Amino acid sequence: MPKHEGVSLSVIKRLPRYYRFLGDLLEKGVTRISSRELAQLMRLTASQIRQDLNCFGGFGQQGYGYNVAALHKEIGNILGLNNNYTIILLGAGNLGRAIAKHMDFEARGLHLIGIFDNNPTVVGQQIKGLTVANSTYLEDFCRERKPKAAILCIPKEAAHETVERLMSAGVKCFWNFSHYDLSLAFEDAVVENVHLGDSLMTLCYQINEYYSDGEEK
Amino acid sequence: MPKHEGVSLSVIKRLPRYYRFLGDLLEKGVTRISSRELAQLMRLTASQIRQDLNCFGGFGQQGYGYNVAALHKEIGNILGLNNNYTIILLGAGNLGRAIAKHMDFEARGLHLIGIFDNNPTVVGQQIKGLTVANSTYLEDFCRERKPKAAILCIPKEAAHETVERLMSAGVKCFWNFSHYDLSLAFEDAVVENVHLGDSLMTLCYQINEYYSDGEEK
DNA sequence: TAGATTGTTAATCGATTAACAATC
DNA sequence: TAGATTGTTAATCGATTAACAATC
Repeated sequence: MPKHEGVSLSVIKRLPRYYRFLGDLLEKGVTRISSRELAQLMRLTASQIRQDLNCFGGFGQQGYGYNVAALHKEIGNILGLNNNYTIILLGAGNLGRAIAKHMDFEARGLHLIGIFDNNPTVVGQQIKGLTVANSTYLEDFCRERKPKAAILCIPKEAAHETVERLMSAGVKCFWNFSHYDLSLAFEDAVVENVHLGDSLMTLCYQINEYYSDGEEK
Repeated sequence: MPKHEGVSLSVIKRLPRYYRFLGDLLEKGVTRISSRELAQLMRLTASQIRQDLNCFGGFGQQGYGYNVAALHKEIGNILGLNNNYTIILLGAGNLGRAIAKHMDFEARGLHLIGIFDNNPTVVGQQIKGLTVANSTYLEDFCRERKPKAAILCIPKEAAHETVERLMSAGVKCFWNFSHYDLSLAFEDAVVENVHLGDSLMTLCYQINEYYSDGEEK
């Protein structure tokens, strides 16, 4: 049903933020908002908001603005948050466990149905109501449950082989926390990267800029 | 010393990835590489690589290319990875604990020196050799140790007040995991956001696109 | 020297912003 | 109706790519 082929990733990446702000407004009981007001709130231009939204259709009304509840719901639909796609977690180390426990998957259109690890001391543990399974059962599980996506919280070294196994088991979408650019080797994979190491280095650069600016003035 | 005022954030955000790839090449024993070869490896254009690097100076040599070790080191310097800026963690819940244990701060120019939480059952716990302190001691700690940055692994509701306290205690740089756009309220703050919820929704959108494309063909 | 590859300028492309007619 | 605000087209801006002279 959704067909937004021509929409650029820069627009898509802004949608969750719109969704977040509209959700907040909704909680505060705001029923209508103009692009100008929303722009002021989010520190964007009104032009950009209207341009972004009109990639998906005209959700506003001239002279009135946008209905907050309706727009919130529309963006949720565009993002596909109502689909509850099944997802599995690979790697139940510190990060994997935290992601499993911390994230509200259901609110973001996903449903965690399996956790895998190859460390025997971790296998068998209960996390979020799921028993960590040995990675050897990955193929069996995928055949049976057909998960739509996988979270990669595994070390860089294990990433390539794991993705290879997942791809041939029919899992093509990845939330990738491993420091490995999997889209290079797997062209047809759908990848959303969270490279925490890269992000931390970017922070370091910014700290560096902040403190050396002072020195020079 | 570093003064890269005019360099756009799009360039900066690519530096950690260059650093990562050059590190890998270094490990493999590769000593020289041309922009064309590196571009092929990273799936970029050679033009972009040369353009990016020349924002900071001419690190290459005509007819030869780039020395891998030298370039790796240069980028590390630009990112400021040798500075080991002190950083503290706010919030020792699932995510905070995982970040503390999982990240190699030292390799990315940072040094974790304190962890704070206001949950009494968490205070006193040992994480990565640090004892979780009660948040009430935040100001005292900052006065004494002057941390340069803070990691925010706290709930959205607590974010505003916590940042206010940190800012007046002299901490201006943030690695923000909370679903709160702190740069809106604090204009002079330096912020690197990791909005996992937004990222997950973007993944959901992409899964949605991937599976509905199939339907339509 | 000849070949290769950089550094850098110019051309292209895409994304953001401004403007305004359409319309509620 | 008049005022407000959208949807959309046109103008601007920035980032990416191409081209090529400089040079190792």
